[in-house]
Amino acid sequence: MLSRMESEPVIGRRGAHAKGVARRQEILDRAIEVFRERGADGTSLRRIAEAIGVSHAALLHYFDSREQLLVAVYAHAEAQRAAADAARRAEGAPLPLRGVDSMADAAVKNVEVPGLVQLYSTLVAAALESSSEVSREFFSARFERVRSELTTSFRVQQEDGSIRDDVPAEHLAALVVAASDGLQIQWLLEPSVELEGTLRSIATLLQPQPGPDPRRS
Amino acid sequence: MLSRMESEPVIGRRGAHAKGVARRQEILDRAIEVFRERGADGTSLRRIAEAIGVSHAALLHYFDSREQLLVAVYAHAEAQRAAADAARRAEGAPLPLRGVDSMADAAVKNVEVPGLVQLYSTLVAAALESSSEVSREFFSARFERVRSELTTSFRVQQEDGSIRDDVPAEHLAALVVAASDGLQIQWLLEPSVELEGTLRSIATLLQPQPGPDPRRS
DNA sequence: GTCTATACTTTGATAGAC
DNA sequence: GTCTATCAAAGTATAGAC
Repeated sequence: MLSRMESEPVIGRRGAHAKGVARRQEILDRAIEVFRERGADGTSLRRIAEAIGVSHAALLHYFDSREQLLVAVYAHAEAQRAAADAARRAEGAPLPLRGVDSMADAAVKNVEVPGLVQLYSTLVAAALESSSEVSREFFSARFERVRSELTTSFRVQQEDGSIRDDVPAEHLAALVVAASDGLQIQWLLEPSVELEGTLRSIATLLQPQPGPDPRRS
Repeated sequence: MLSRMESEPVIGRRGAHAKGVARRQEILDRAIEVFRERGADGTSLRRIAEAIGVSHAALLHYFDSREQLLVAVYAHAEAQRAAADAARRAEGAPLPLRGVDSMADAAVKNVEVPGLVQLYSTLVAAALESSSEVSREFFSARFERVRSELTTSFRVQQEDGSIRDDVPAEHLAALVVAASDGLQIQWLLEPSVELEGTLRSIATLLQPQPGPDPRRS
């Protein structure tokens, strides 16, 4: 029941032998930098290995496949962000945002690092192919977790009357996740779309509604 | 100003020489079937060529690259759907849907052919990479066109009072596109999310609002 | 356990024959 | 216009050095 990150689930296989795990994390840290800088562009196993300073076979010693490495990189980047957020809050920073605002904030931060959004899109697309189990399992679980957290948050807000309750919380959760993902892509392709403004407009759409108008026929 | 499809823009290079164009369309028709059946799974140039009955080099005679072929396939599939819709309407079928309903309808039809959604996701992800100009140009233009059409539709509806007008039509358009794209992916990964119901919930969110409540403090 | 060297296979792409 | 041959790059797998 610790509020602390419960030691970030290891995506790869071997390890659990302290030393190996440490080296693994080191590789992930460096790989993340590669993606941050160059995006998912020329990120073959050999290029990543070269940037890290090892042979490509060495990477496969820690990860079963290129796909598994990529998923691990994304998961690691996400965990880093979560840890940073937690640390910031621990220092007395603003309270955890709820519902829509948390997504809007995360989205804005995401597009500052296009390489990671690129990686995310690539892996989600891969998850739809029957060949890539690793991606599918990771993103199925991730979507379910995020939707579930948002649903809970929305349900609470519906009960205390801070948002409308004439639309199921589950629908709102799925919609907000979809909108956030989709808008980040649209923004990367055409920065004239107002990412933050559009996401904040969702808050307006969610404002509490008056009961059904009795004057209506 | 014809309402008819203006001869579907040719994505490839050569052609314009009648004969070549015909063969081209033939290849695209067959390639679409491959994607409909097997999705974007094992769709290397050689596999597609094999399914069609030619060598992979033959495909590259009509398309500069694999990416260009894939974009052409997607564009062709979309044009086919648009043509079918137009034909259906010409037979006195229901009038063109507006705004949200048109997107919801399209989304539901899309997920019936997972292979095409897969192809779409793959190409959108590719469009984010600086290496693939073809995808980026196609999808940048596509997003802009769809957003623009939706914006116009929403603006009209705002003026005649059928939807709320306290959120910019541009925001609504971008949101609906994003929600539709994102939900299709979520549904493919977890069919328990209610694709159609969730998309229709957007209509509820867009219902006209009463003016600001004067009783409020 | 960690890593290099190396080889195998598939793939996108090009060149040249017919 | 289409095929065969060929290439370079990439993912993957294995053997063996340390």
